[in-house]
Amino acid sequence: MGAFFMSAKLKQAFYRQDVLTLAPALLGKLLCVKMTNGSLQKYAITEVEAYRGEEDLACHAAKGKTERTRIMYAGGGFVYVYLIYGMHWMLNMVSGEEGVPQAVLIRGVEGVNGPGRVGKRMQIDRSFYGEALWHSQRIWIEDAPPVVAYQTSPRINIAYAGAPWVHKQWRFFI
DNA sequence: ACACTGATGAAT
DNA sequence: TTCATCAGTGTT
Repeated sequence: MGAFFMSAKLKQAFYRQDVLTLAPALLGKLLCVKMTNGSLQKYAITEVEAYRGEEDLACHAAKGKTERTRIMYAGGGFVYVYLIYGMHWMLNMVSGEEGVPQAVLIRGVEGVNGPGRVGKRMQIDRSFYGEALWHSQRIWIEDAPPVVAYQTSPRINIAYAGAPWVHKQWRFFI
């Protein structure tokens, strides 16, 4: 076996890291989704945001465990999707240990900026809710060398959360 | 600056 | 069962 990088599906244990560790670790990794026509899309992740626990007032789980947020409590490795503004499907990866609601929002991939556009490009819809990333046949993430040079900023459009959450540098991008 | 769009959770 | 709100995008 040579020294070249073997493409491999990320395992459940990888997603079980704390969201503040996992979010930047997902930069550069390959988001892979099977299209309805059978083709496979692979895009490097370029922009993410971390949503961390019930105490984080910007996180949907701040309202507790509901039918919508229940998957965030299931432990890292599941897909969390939701429809926003009646139009755009947001793609998230659940992170952390079971019982601790956390998720990483995929805000951008190579050549596709904006979480709504990512959802559209990847044909994300309600049916992806709860998909297990480590063994799904239609959505997963493949490993790639870590990105060491990335930037951070406050999260986008969460002013309603107020301090200190609105100031957290929990947006990570290349 | 604003229309679009509908699921969601809180208030009635 | 009504109501305000929303982790956004495209057009004016």
